[in-house]
Amino acid sequence: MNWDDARIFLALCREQTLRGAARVLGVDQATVGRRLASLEHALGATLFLRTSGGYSLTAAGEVAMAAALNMESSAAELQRQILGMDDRMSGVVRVTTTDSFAIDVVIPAIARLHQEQPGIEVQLQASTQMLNLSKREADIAVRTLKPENPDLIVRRVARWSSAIFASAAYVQAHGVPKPGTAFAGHDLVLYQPYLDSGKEVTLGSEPITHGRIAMTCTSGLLVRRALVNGLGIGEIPLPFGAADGLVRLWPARECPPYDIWLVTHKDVRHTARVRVVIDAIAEAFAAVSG
Amino acid sequence: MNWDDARIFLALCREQTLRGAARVLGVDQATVGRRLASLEHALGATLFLRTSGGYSLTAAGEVAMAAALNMESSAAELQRQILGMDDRMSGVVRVTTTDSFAIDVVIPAIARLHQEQPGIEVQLQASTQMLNLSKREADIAVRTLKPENPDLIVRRVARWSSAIFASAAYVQAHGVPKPGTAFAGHDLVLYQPYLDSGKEVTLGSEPITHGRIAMTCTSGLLVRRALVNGLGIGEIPLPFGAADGLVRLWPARECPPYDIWLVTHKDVRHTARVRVVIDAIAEAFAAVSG
DNA sequence: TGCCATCTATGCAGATTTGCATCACCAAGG
DNA sequence: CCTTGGTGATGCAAATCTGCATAGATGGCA
Repeated sequence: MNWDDARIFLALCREQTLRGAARVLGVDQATVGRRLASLEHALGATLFLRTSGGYSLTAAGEVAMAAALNMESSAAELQRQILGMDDRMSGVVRVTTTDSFAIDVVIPAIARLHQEQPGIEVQLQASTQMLNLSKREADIAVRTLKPENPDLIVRRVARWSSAIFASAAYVQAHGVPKPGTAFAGHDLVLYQPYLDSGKEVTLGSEPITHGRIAMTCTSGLLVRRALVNGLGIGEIPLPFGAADGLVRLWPARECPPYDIWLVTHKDVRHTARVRVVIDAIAEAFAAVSG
Repeated sequence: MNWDDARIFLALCREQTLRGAARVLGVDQATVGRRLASLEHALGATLFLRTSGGYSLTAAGEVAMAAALNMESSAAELQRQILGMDDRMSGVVRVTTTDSFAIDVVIPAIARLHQEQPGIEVQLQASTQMLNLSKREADIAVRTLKPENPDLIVRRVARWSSAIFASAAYVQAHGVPKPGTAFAGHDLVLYQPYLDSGKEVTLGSEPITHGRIAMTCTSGLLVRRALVNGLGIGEIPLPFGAADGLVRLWPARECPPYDIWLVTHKDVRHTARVRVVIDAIAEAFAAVSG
């Protein structure tokens, strides 16, 4: 038995004619007739008498109508609850990003959002590994790499230049490295995945061949904290350098900018609570960038 | 919203995988996936998380499942009640029972009935698990446990004593165990669910502590065949012991009898073709018992 | 009676849905 | 390490369903 036939059956009960039911359902009268025939065949019973002046219920049809009304109220309840649940600004939204973005952008954004939408619970996962949005391991991801998957919706929330920074104490103690000397006599703080990538390693477009590697870090936040503590020179995005009170070296030199992407799965992007979290994060990036 | 999608959704809730649901529904796994997508689109909500190792319900999905279960029971009620109004002596009647009852009682009963009522098609399902009559997974059940559901009509068709039996060959080779020795030096055939029940295990009211368990079986028929093949001593109903040509041991000793119940749903009990199948089975039990 | 309005039934073409085949993925086991 | 058996996704052809057009039926009304 096809449950949807009960829906057609019920419309026909109310309208008494194929055309009337078809009009209510938004289908052709032929379809109503065929679906009814299919239901009657499946049940092995005649539900309507084809009288002149319309369809009228048989005894079996009246019994069926009572049960179909129950189905209808269950179906209506299903839709009502699901729709209500989605409209309500409550529930869990899972966000994954790097620790750096989490601390300086996402957390302030969520803090502000929480004032307006206290029902939304954000589960924030700062991780070096990329969680898989397609598998619903998270609802929203903030990344610096653009994913390829066509099911994922990507939106650029910022384009940040980076530059080399050091703490004021470091500069006072070691001075500013001379461009073109490949950091001879200087301590460097590097991002570990960058070293692992196999590409030629530079800081502020300068090779690092004569510098000492003081520390390598597996996340951007660790690099920033190392710089703040005076361990050496490192390359970080401009907004973070400013936020950390670091000294920008070689302000004239340009570094290639990189983009920050906000990624969601197409299935959840229209969910209201996901939507507002996305907007809050994007706003925060705009504020930090501007 | 297509009501029939709720039926697919419910199957997926129970099976956790597209393939499993597809198997139960008798359609392709691709269809299940697309119908789910259609339902989620219609509701504007994500009902399942696509995790590794299957589909698992979201919070919205759990709400939907509760309502879908209501739809299911209404749909089942509809079918049952319509079937209950059917007074034709033709059509399908589904019977579920154990393999033992099926072979020695139900099949002979149906064979006899078929002479008089060739229009009735019995679908006989021998199964260790109990099918759900309320969901109209079957029309008639023959069981040894009395169900509690007030919507089900139970009728006792037999009260059978059981006793311990062995084949003539076994008795010739091993002799008859001495009462009170807990089957020392004898091979035993046991019913697996009885072992699993946690109760103290006895055969013919005798503890089995000194016997060797030669085999455990998951159905009564398997126990009987094991006995016929001389594997050891086992407890089976008296009529089956006689039918299989086994030797009854300790004929003086009494075993507590157990009842056999014939169960139908109240909505279908008055259906003509269900009625005659019930009567045929009950008659067959009376014949075998008497 | 004749005409018209309204309804249902049905042939047919197009649209939709389905199943099949295949691919990619993952975990367990050898 | 590879194989194997399970999973879900997806392109494509076939089957099914739907809508349209039309024919036939029925009842109201002049």
